[in-house]
Amino acid sequence: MALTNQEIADIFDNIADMMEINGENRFKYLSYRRAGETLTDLPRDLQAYVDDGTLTDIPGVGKAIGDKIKELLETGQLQFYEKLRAEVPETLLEIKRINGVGPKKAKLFWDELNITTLPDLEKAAQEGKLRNLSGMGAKSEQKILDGINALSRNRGRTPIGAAQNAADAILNELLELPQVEQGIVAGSLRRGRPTIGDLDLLVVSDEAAPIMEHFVSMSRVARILGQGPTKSSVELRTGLQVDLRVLPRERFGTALQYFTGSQAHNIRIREIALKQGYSLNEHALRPVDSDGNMKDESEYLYCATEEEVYEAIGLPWIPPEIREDQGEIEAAQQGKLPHLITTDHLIADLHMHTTASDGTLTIREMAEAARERGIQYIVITDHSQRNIIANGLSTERVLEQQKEVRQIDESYGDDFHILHGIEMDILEDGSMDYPDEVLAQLDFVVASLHFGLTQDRATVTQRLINAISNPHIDCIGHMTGRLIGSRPGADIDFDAVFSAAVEHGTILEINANPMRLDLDAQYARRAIELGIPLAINTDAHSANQMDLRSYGILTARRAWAEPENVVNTWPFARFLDWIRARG
DNA sequence: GCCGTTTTCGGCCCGACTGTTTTCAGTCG
Repeated sequence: MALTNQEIADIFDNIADMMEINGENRFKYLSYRRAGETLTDLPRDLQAYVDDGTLTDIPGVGKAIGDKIKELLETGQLQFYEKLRAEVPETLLEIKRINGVGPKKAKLFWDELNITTLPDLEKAAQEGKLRNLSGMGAKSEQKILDGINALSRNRGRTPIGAAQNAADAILNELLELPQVEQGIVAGSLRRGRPTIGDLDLLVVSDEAAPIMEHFVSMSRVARILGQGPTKSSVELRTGLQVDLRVLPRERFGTALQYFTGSQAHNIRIREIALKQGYSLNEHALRPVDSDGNMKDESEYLYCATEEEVYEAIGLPWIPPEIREDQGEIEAAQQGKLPHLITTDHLIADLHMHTTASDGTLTIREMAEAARERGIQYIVITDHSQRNIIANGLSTERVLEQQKEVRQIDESYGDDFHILHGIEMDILEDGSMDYPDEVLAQLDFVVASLHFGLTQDRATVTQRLINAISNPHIDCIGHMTGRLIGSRPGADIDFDAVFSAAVEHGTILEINANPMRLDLDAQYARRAIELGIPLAINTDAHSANQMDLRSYGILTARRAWAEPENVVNTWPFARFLDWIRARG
């Protein structure tokens, strides 16, 4: 069984941590960490790059790391890594994950007290053995105990929907303070990543102290991690970490650019700034002379908007969703940034449920909810018969439902359109849940995996290809079936599935539900490059869930999607032509 | 270890906060 990209990325991340603890050259271990991050976001299996001879075209992958990837793919092991593991106990990496403990402290505990595991460290802290080490004290010791406690509370990254709700609640509370002019979300939430490590909030104000005081004493705060004049960090009772920065209006542009990241994007941006004679930080662009000396403060360039920051270094504004150093900077330099899709472009929703299966509203109620949101046409797609728990429709019921859809559709005249479809299960044995003669009578068929998600890669991939090859099936819904934070998606050969989609012209869905966001951006971007049409669908089971389409838009924007790439932007007549042409 | 419209060698972003220090190292993002 070949190692996955993520498994190899994790190995490189461990290598970086171990080298850092070993005190090795900073730029060396940063290279491994950078490579790990890049591999996580790749749209294809690493083996495919090896086969193409394009492995070292991946940014951050040179000869040394490329050879290590090949060794891992061929043998499942890496000599270099095994040697490191023999030197540095792997359990030290767990200790390094404690907030406030870095490589130096981990090494200190190991060297001085022979501590290599979390329980040993906790015991030593409780017995007061850490405070006597150099650079340590009673406070640091207590911080470590708190940090170990927090480790058991925190369960990794937070899904974007929950993070957004938490951010909204905190910002609304802060906005009630008289000193707060404006509050905005930055960080990976602003970039639309499907999961968020911690919240970065930015507030505009000339008077930071009372804001910081209120922030750290909110009732939802479990622990204060730091509190300063411009930056404070807290841990919420939910385990989520929130960082707040307060800056004056005239620095808002540099601050927002800086705190939005990504780190990789910002490093590139600051390198470009340096070449243009500026040192860029969150406060200003500061002119630097050729000897590297900072000029007088009177010559600092302050930016109230992000546009001014990018303009000052000769670039157009880059949308946050694509700030990942994955080609956006080169595109900006060449004037080739994509014109990303926005929520306003969405005039259709091609996947939703009603009371006929497991939705909460009737066909007409769903239609009204869509109309209120500016949607011009929808497809009703309840579950098919296999999905018994969701009250899936038998072939008789689905044909019966069609009559009702037609009736309601006619009542709207040309104002609004309702098509009739189904979200049909792709069965475990690779067959379809309805016979072709039933599918042929439906306007639009979304085919999805709900069962057998843990089957082996070849089997799941073949099921998807079977669906894509069926001429009555128009769209693949939430392809991997993942539920963020609770269920990994099916193991799929994306290259093979994409090839089939190209051949048959099948639409691939970006499911907008924030627990799904499936296809994820890296795959959606690959699909766009291959010319595969995408759909952004809410899969709504209620009216409120239609508002979740903004998350689908974020994901599509992360995939560099322009309106033309997404069928939900097409006028109704064009969409109708398209489904008729498919027969 | 990676990378190249100033480089195949010599660079590699930048600051806030904490706790321990008597001016700074460690950690974080």
